[in-house]
Amino acid sequence: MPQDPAALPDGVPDGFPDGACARGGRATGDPAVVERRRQLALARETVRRSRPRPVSPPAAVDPIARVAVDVPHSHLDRPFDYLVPEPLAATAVAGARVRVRFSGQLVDGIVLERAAVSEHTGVLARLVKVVSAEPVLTPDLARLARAVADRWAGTLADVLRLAIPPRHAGAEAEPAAPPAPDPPAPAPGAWTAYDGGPAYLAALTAGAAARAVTTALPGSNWPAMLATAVAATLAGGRGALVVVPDGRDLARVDAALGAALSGAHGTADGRQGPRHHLTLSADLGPGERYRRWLAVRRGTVRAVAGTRAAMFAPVADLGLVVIWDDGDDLHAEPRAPYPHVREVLCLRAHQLGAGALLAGTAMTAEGAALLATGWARPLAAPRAAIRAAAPRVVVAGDDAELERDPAAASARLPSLAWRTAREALLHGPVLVQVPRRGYLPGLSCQQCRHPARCLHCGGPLTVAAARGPATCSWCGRTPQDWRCSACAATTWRAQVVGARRTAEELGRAFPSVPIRTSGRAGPGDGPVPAHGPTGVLATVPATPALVVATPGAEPVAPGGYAAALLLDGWALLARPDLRAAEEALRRWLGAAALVRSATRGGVVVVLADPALVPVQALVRWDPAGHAARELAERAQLALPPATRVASITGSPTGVREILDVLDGVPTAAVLGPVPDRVPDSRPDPRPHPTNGTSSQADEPSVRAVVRVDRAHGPALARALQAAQGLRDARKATDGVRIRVDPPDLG
DNA sequence: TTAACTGGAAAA
DNA sequence: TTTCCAGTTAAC
Repeated sequence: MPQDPAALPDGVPDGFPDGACARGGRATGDPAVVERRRQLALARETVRRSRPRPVSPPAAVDPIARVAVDVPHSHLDRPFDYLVPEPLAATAVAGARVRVRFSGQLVDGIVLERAAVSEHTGVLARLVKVVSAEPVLTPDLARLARAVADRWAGTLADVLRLAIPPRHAGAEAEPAAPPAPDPPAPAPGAWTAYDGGPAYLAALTAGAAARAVTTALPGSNWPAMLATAVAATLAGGRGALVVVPDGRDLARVDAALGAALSGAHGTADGRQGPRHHLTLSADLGPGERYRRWLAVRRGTVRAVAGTRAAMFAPVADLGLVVIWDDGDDLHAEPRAPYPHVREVLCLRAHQLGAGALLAGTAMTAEGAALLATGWARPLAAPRAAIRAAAPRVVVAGDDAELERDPAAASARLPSLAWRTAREALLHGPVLVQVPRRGYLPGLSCQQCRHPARCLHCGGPLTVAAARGPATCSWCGRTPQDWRCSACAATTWRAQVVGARRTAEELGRAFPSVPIRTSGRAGPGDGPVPAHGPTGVLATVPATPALVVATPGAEPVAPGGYAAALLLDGWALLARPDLRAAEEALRRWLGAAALVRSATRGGVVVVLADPALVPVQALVRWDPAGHAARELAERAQLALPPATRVASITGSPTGVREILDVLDGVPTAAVLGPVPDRVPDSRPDPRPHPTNGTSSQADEPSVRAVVRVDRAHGPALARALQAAQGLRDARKATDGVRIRVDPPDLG
């Protein structure tokens, strides 16, 4: 290795930065050593100043690199021009990762483009080095990331951090496999049951921008249907991208894609042979994640299925984007700028003229809005087909008699539910959906029903196990001498019964039937069940058993469940959430779709008020109608998706500063600010992306909501970006979090 | 990190 | 008015 950095041409990493010698040694207090180091540093400095580095000339062609610099400040969210030294001319390609000096700091950046001239009037700095010539930022991805940043009032750097996985040099060095040949057009399969289904597939193959919202038939093999749509797109020579909420859905789609794309090619690990598809998910290691992502970027693999982060996967010639179950809150990215998978995929389809498919057992108001505006067409099965496929749904209302059988009574089962389960257990497994996990996840005052809160930190009290103590789910303490914060009573009662307690009670009610539980284990949930690290079962045998599951964790039973009991519908619908109805119906449909059709004896018992709209929609199996109604209601209330809103959270002064800049935005209505409501969850320990001290400690957080007509959404986002930029430029220390169309708008 | 810029005070 | 300097701002 050369010893004199000054002898190296620009941009060649010498691995021997200034100060490396001094840093190499152990810290010592010896004054002689300190003095010697000081002199060395001084000498080096003198040399640097008196004998300037020989600088290589700029690149002969396109000597300017327009660089997206990875800095967090929103007022610096624009390209900066750098001079490309000749030795880097060939590697500093558009899309390459580089290092540049930015206001003295060495920072990461990505070359957006090369150019012949710069608009910048001052003197240009030079690229320090090219990290890798691999073009990780394709033009399409750059355009998408910019649009996403603008849509959610964020910065390009934030979006790029979500969109491009960390580099892994080993994966980059491996040779690219040849792309698989396009598969033949698939048979329509289950799509024939949907009006316009085969035509939709044909349009995908033909290269049209075929956009649809579809509700899957109950009991349908939806992964196979999605795979068929992907195959149809590939047959037309274009790529496809499927995003699902979680790893369990991903495994099903992965298997279906393998089958649909004649999985004879390649192996499961994605390393050898031409492959048609691969999966991307957060739980791959960094190396594997980057390896697969590169295979997608390089066009080696044309079909991708993945969880949330895959929404940005740089699929070449994208011809179809698919989202399954867009109402699942896992599709909402929790990191700034908080984009939503559905919206990002629609944006991509729109930018590229690609097809789009929103599919689910349920339908969101947003899905209904895409239909209402004509952006997408409905793909629905005829009523008769739905009736033939759906289970019978019966409602055990408020007045439902509790079963008199003592065992069932202790499980608080209405007579109807008890009899249904007992009967169905003769024919197969019975699914029991319980909205809350844990044992007794919600305690309240015996006297006034006020939620029981920790005396120490105000967190909610729960009981984790049978005969266990009440503990705080935030700080873990077991309060001594608890008394109600509202009425000072000293005893509590169980307000909500969790999945584990329900399983325990059902075990007593049906002593001869095996009980299986499926649900994500959480803190305070006690020992994790033996099956799998998360406690979620993918499947259960077709044999009689009671399967207790939390929403979203329902295992699939081959041949379908004989019955399902949907417990605690009241709790689901009583939540003070604007989406409570939509969410309740989504969860019920998700469970009910796993039950055998009525013709095969399948029954669903839902414990809820039969007069409620979502309950009726479940009985009629009419998700599209419910979504349309929900959309109309949101329009009436001037809420998204009929309007666009932004929530602004932070210190009172910070929020005020943002609001003050919004004057110019047409139709903007400001609601609040009001004290930030403390949700029934642990407060975010680091709520604002600020470094250094913040005034959060003294100032309580407030929240304001700004609402505009949909047409003025871009103007609102622009104004919010500008306002954020102004604060950033002033180095405001108190962070303000801006979220556009937040999912939890209460 | 640091060069350029700003504005205010001292010098003329 | 000019010059100097310290604090501020932008950042290629």
